[in-house]
Amino acid sequence: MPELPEVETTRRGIEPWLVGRRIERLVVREWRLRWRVPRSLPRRVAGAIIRTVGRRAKYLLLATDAGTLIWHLGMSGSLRILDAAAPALVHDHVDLVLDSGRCLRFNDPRRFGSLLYTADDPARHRLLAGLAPEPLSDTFDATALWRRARARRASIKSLLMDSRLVVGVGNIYASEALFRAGIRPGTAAGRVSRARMAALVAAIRAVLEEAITVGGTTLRDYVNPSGMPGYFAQRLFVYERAGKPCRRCGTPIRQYTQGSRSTYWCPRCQR
DNA sequence: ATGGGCACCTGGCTGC
DNA sequence: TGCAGCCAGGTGCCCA
Repeated sequence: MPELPEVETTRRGIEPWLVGRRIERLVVREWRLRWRVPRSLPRRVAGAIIRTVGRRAKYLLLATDAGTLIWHLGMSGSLRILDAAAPALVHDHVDLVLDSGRCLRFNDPRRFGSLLYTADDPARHRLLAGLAPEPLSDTFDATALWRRARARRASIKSLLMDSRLVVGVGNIYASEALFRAGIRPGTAAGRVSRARMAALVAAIRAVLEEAITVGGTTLRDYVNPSGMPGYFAQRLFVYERAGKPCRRCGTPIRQYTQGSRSTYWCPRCQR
């Protein structure tokens, strides 16, 4: 489910409820997530104060006095702030109970999410160490991406989904950014000119920022920490619009599948 | 090294 | 109404 805008919306939503709070306890009802939740985690973080709520790519980083929680929402995960006494419903796998009487509750039907821990610098964690720069920072640079893409035969769309080259962009925003940049998703990455790569980098930034401002994209089940959907679905140009007229030129939007992933594009606006 | 495909899971929808 | 089949926002890993 969540791509960078949804994770960032979640981060902003939970941050004011967490920073400075003490963790009363961590309740794990289901340990079998993408990776097994470490058995020692409840014991390690109990009593710790939460200092910052950060994000790296699609990972949320809850830094405490006792190490950092690394939380990923997977495809169907969401985090909400609730009264700690609220009864747990199906797929409510984890509660981080705070000294305020609230809790941060993790719900994830498909269990592709994960909750991990590190006592060290999270940037050096094996899942984070090899990630590309943050797309909304100055370190995300078109020239560097163009150089790395030059020798690649894979499609530009699959490159956007490769976290060693670009992070934060998933299946929705890959199609949307390519539409905005006017690039066909099947184009070999190595054949995208430097100028067009610059346009693509700008499009990625723009689409992610725009989505964040409206709380992300809710297609099926994403909700923010208050339980509300995001409104970017109304602004999608191509995603899940196969056969519908392009919002820019009226040509029917096309769709193709690669490895069970759908890609959407406009045959007229994208060359 | 690169590219492509699979696996991990549940639930919702479609069509027979 | 029931059920099989397909699809879904991520991503690490395996294999050619």
